[in-house]
Amino acid sequence: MAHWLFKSEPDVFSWEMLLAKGKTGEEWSGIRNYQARNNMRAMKLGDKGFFYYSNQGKAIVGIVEVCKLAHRDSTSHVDSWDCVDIRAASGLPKPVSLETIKTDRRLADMVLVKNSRLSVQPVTSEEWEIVCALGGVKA
DNA sequence: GCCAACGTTGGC
DNA sequence: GCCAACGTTGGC
Repeated sequence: MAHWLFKSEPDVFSWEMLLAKGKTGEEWSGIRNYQARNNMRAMKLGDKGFFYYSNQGKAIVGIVEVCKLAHRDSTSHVDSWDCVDIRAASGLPKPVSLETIKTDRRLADMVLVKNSRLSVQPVTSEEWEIVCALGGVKA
């Protein structure tokens, strides 16, 4: 199973809002970046991802699950933009801050550190396990 | 609020 | 196809 990271600004779309969407989840629309889109196209049902707060919060606060494969982004007027749907899987007992990630040498190669602007990122299984451990959940 | 990093656009 | 100009993102 592949692992991912989804960024969201908490005042735009928060973890609580995703939780409120329940099992149906949320269409992760509005992504207008080819790399991010290609990452979503590569996702499989059941793939897990981190839910990261950018700008405000700057921490991984939860774990999400891909619940619908990539499809046409309903908010796009052109057919070049696709997105998946995601739903909340579990919250992190201990949110893992960007500061923590940056100071952990094992996480120095995370895309979040190397290319912080990419809004949908791949996460290696090693990174996944380390962050899960830091966050107080089983990988 | 600033600015570095990155992606996109458009003129040539 | 190159690259300067511009816009956006996101950490600080």
